[in-house]
Amino acid sequence: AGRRVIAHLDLDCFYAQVEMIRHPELTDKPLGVQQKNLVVTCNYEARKRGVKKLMSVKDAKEMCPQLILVNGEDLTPYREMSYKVTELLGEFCPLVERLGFDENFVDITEVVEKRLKELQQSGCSGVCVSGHVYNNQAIDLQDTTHVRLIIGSQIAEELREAVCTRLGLTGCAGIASNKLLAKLVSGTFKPNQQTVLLPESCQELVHSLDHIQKVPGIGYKTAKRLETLGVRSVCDLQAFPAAVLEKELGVSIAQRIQKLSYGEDDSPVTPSGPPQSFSDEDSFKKCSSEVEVKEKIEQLLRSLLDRIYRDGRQPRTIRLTLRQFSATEKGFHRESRQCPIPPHLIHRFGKESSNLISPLLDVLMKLFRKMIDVDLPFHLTLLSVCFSNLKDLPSSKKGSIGFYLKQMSLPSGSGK
DNA sequence: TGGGGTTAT
DNA sequence: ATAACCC
Repeated sequence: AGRRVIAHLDLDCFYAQVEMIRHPELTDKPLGVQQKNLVVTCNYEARKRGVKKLMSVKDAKEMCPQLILVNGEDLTPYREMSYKVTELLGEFCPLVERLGFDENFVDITEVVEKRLKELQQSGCSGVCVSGHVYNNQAIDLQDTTHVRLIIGSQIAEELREAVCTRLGLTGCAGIASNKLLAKLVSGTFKPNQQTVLLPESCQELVHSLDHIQKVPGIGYKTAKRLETLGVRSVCDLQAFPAAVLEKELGVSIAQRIQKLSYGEDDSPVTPSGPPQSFSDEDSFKKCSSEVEVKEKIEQLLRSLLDRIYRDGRQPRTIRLTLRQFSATEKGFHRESRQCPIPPHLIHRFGKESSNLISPLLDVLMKLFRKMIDVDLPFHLTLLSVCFSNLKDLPSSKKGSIGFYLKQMSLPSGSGK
């Protein structure tokens, strides 16, 4: 069962770290990254003073009047640094899966096996753990599962060290026998530390979660439905009759989340490779005329075309997403329409993007009119454009393998 | 609540 | 096309 060794790496307050690298003079000051009216993340100087992630700007400045805010609505610097991290990890080991911009899973099973054999050949029997052991559990060097995980902790330390010396970023790592456990354990010692989980402490780790929604994979909706059934804790979910759960959530979800509640997760580390979509969005208080919509969409389109051009692949699908104001329900009621990109336009993605803007803007406005009757009043609070279904150029080596090593250094273009 | 992403149905 | 999940 527990044959694999998985590392989860989680950068510390990633956007704030990137901003501190961009503005070294801010490094020892309380710093927050702002998007619209929110402080989406902040450095540890700010956290000491009570600022929390996703706090409103108003509350944050009340907590910490000296707080310095930088605007982080343009994700370009974070996205670029994020891929540098994934690329670096990929040098150690091909199995790297991204989760958001600031987390990566690495399946280090094969690297561990190699080191284990080297160790056995050199006749050395002493191995030393790097970082913390969850629950302070005693290590048994006779237990090869323990030894593999200890070697995993040493590899994770090397990964964090490489990320720090080569990119200047700190982060946490968790090492365990599957992705779920590696992710859960990585947060136990917080900034810039790492923790390994030995199998005997698995149940204590999952039971340390105070609510089922803390289990990665059980989100808001599922947690609400489980509450209806009286299931609130990990214990409740473990003990709940499987047949009833399957009828309520469907066999697939029921079986998966019940296994998660025991700390079981056989999902593989799936190499992410290059992105499968490129999107750009903007939110606002109000957008209510077609002219305004067209202007906003054009802005989104310009920066997206620049990104696609740098990527080198050609998208086949374009999508427009919007959110309409609704006083009732604070909810996230988004709708979208998508269509194939007209085939005669596709070849132009390899070149200057300026002559693509006008025809694609026409396509997007048609999609807009499929959702909104422009003769009636409307009130939008978000617009988003997405390109997906990306295809490699014929016979050019820009595919998933060449991706990471490619062109990290085109001139920085017309971002917004 | 922001500005992204992915997979399953 | 939407709905769920992740950050």
